[in-house]
Parts: sequence; C-alpha cells; structure tokens
Amino acid sequence: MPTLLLIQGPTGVGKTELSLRVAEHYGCPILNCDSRQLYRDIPIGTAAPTAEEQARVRHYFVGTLALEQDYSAGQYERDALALLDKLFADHEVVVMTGGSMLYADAVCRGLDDLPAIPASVRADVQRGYEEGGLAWLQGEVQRLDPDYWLLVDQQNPARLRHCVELCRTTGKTYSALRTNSSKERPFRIVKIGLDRPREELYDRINCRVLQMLDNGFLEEAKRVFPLRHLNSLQTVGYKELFAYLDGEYDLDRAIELIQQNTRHYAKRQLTWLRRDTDIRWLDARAESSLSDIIQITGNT
RNA sequence: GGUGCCAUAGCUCAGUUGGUAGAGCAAAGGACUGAAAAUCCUUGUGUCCCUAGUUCGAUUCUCGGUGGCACCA
Repeated sequence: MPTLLLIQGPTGVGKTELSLRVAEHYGCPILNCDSRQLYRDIPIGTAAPTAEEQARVRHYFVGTLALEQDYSAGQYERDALALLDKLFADHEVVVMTGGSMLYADAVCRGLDDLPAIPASVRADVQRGYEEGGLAWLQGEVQRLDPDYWLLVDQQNPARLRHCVELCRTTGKTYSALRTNSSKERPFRIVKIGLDRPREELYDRINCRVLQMLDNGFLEEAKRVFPLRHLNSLQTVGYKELFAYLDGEYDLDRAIELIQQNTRHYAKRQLTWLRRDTDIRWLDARAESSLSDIIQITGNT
C-alpha cells in the first residue's frame, strides 16, 4: 500500500525545508496542505514555497486558486484524494505538508458528507445574525437542533451559524448528519510532528515577519487591498497591514500585531496537534530528522 | 546641589480611610466535521523598591536610603 507522509507542526517551525529534503530523498512530489498557500497573489505573506523550492521538488496545490474563489476543507478533501490517486500510480510515497489541520484531517479521516450551502441560505443566516446577534443564532440552534445545542460551543458564532445553515438547507438536524466516524483510505498514513522550544519558535516567527516585510509584504498587501473583504484575505498579516493602510495604527504597531497573532496561531496549531496520538514527534533542531523520518516510514 | 512627584503581576496602571491586592494587555492551557492563518472558551501570589519607626497588625502612615522623572540652581 502506498504511503502518505504527512509532516505537520506550527507555523515557522521548519516544515518547508525538511519536507523538501524528505521529498528529494523519495523522489516524490509535495502536496501542500495550507489553506492560504493555495491562493495565488499572496506568496510573501503566506510563506509559500519559493520558485527555487518548487524547482527542487514538484509541488501541488500552491497558488492554484484565485483570491475570489470560494474553497473549503470539504473541497480540499475531494481534490487531494483525486490527486493522490493519480500520484500513487507513480510513487510509493507522497509528502503532504502545511499548517491547516482541518484540511489534513479531512484527507486523513474524512469529513461527513454534507451538502454545499446555497448562497441565499448563507445570506439569510448572515442577516439574521447581524440583526439579532449571537442570541438569535443561539435561539435558532436551540429550536432547530436541540441535540447539537448541548454539544456545541454556545458562544461561538461560526459554529452556530454553520449548524443553522445546514438545518435550513437539508431540513434535517446537523447532529443527525454527523456520523463521527473515520473513513478508510486506500493508502497508509504516517504522521510526523515537528516542534522546538517555544522561545525559539517565537524568535523564528518574529524574525520571519520582519523578513517578509523586507521581501515586499507591504507592497503585496497594497496590491490586494481592494479585495480585503474576501475570505482568502482574512489572514494573519494581511488583516493588520490593511488596518495600517486604513490609518488605524502605524507600521511598527502593525508589525508587532502580526508577530503576536502569528504566535497565537502557532499555539492553536500545537493545541490541535497535541491530541492526535498518531503523530510521531521530532525535534525540529535535530540533524537526524531526515533519517528518523525514513526509518519511521520504513518500519511503521 | 535644592525642591516636588513617582516606585504594586512580564508591561501599562488602579487600589487598600492601616487587616498582605485587581483591571487591560502580554503569556499559558483548551475546544474545533465544508469560511479553519477562521471562530470561540478558561486561567491573575505578586519580596505591593529597601531599612528602621509608630501600631495588635504596615504594601498603605513617619524618618532615612536607593532608583526614575520633572522643575529650580
């Protein structure tokens, strides 16, 4: 059975370089699993693989979407599985790397089969929320799906909204549509987690933000500024630079906030990864990471 | 050199009419099923600058010291 070699870890930990070396060793491509690197026109702020890196190893799903395109974890699951099916014809191993854990889980375990939400339903629910606030969403979930109400994070508008949208679209309850099961995949999955001491990780993040600015991050943000409302640009770095361009604060403050929000993001990624007991953790500082991965992949 | 003000959580500060203290931010932990770099939840013991005095009791009042800021020379 072919192997999907998934390399995960918080942003800035060093996934990119190690993944390149692993892929070079296996002579295999890299499948990007980062929800923002999927979009083109924002390579600097998303730390997307550079032209040189892409010359070293064939990459998939980097810069393939226009910023205006809607996309989702469910779409990614379908796209990635279809691509893997083709790639495994020629490769025993394919490397997947990126920081979007929901996307990775969608590929590894699968999401439930849920319908797309029609734009009209989405707009109706959005309007209800804007007019009635969180209380309106809470009331709708209690009425439409009392079982889910007991499970859900009741203060979280994103969760409540999704439930209301699904109930209205399907006429069923969201809780009934959730199967809580993992799908079988026609390939083996090896999960590697990369980590390093927190202080060091944060130093790297802070430095990388400054480097992005040297590389033209601000100019990139100015170019996409007119599209700022798009979901693809609800992204750490762009949000803060847009606010700076609006005159909300100065550039130094924007930089501080980008660094801080990137640190918060890294922390959330680690929280997600910690509960996944399938992950084999490696120290990102270790010289032996490549050989460790080869050994784990060979033996598991 | 003189005078005044300040010294409390990693930071900015509030407060205790004397009974050992609390906000914001930072930070840490957690959740997560199609917008996920999104969205949301939880967590505050710190020689209250140091020494001595008054007091049953001082972070709070008094003397002195140290450091910072301001003004005057």
